[in-house]
Amino acid sequence: MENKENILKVALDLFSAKGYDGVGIQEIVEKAGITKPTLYHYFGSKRGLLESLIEQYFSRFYDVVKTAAIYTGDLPLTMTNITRAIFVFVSENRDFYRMYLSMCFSSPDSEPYAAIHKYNIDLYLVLEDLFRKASKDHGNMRNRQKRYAFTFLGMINNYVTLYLGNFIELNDEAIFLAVHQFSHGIYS
Amino acid sequence: MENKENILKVALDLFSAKGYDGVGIQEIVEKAGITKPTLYHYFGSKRGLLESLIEQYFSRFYDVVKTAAIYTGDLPLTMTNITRAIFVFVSENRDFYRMYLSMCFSSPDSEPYAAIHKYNIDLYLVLEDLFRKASKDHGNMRNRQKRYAFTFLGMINNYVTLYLGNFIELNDEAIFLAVHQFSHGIYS
DNA sequence: AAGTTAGTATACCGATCGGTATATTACTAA
DNA sequence: TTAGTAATATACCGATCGGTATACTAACTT
Repeated sequence: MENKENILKVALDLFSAKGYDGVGIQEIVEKAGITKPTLYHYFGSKRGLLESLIEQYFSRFYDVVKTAAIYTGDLPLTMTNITRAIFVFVSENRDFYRMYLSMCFSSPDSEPYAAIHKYNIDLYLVLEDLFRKASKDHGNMRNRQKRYAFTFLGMINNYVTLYLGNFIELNDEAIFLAVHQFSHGIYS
Repeated sequence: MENKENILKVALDLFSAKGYDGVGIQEIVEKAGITKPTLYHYFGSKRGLLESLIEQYFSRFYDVVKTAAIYTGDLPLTMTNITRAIFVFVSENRDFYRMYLSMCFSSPDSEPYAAIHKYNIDLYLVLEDLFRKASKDHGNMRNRQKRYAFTFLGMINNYVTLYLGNFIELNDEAIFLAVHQFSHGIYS
């Protein structure tokens, strides 16, 4: 099983640096010190390798967000918790999150976009659900859950992108800014 | 010259839909109804074709932003003008902006990222310059021009992405939200 | 001990990749 | 009229693409 994990590690490395389409199977197996049939034994195809990568990391990311998104009646607090949880996850999984962001923004007919899309839907459902519940306490939010979920994550990803470019740190100030900027957009 | 423009049109179509790496030269020339040597006569290489595409559209985008970013002492007004100008440009160049966004978020060692990077630097300089000038009137903004330029454009692109997914329209409400959300992040 | 299975390598597949050598046509400049 | 140039096509290049047929080995199962 050591080979399998090594392939995943090398693939994440290369995909995040050069993009899915920019990396060949040959390059992956060479860097992993194995041969093609070994890779195909574990993952079946290049697409299968990508899906395994996503499954491995995104399931944890999803759990992290879902756990932080439990609504207890205090929406700003919940949003702060989500933002902090995502920032921690990003800090611990820089390469994956870089690849994830590039996949989210990749072309709609490309393999990477198709691979990440269904996972994203689940993620957005968690946030939409949060805003739906909160809308019972904030009447002016109704029927805007989808837009809120999207712009909230977008705000977070703005700061994450700055972090990935080494322009800022993901500290409490960044959490505060992301949450309050977004809040201003919903409450007014 | 009709062929050259047709190649650019077809290439933008395919690149924006399937990504630069996901489109072959053969596919472009077939869809354009020509052959390879014609394409290579005009653009020299696949990369050259991409650069021509960027040059053609980005120079107009840059002008649009630069014109709107002239600072007259009223920062909220200037930001509103920039946001409106970008929204208009996006409405008129959906495919290009889709491709542009995907290039901005593509992997750092990929060709698309390298191709768009130097243009982005110029664009950000325009915004940094605006915030630098405005900081004389708002003391607490000093030395944060880079972060402001980035998060301001990020905010705009959040709404643009919602628009490209047909979730919202780029109307005055969207302009108001983008500007005021961002302002709340700077002034507080 | 015999059969089965997982894991791995060598060597190969057809298809497609970006790119080009050569030739031809059509127009332009002298 | 002639020389040169821009624009195009046919046919091809070596390299790389994702993927596999075959065989071997080692371990586990019965």
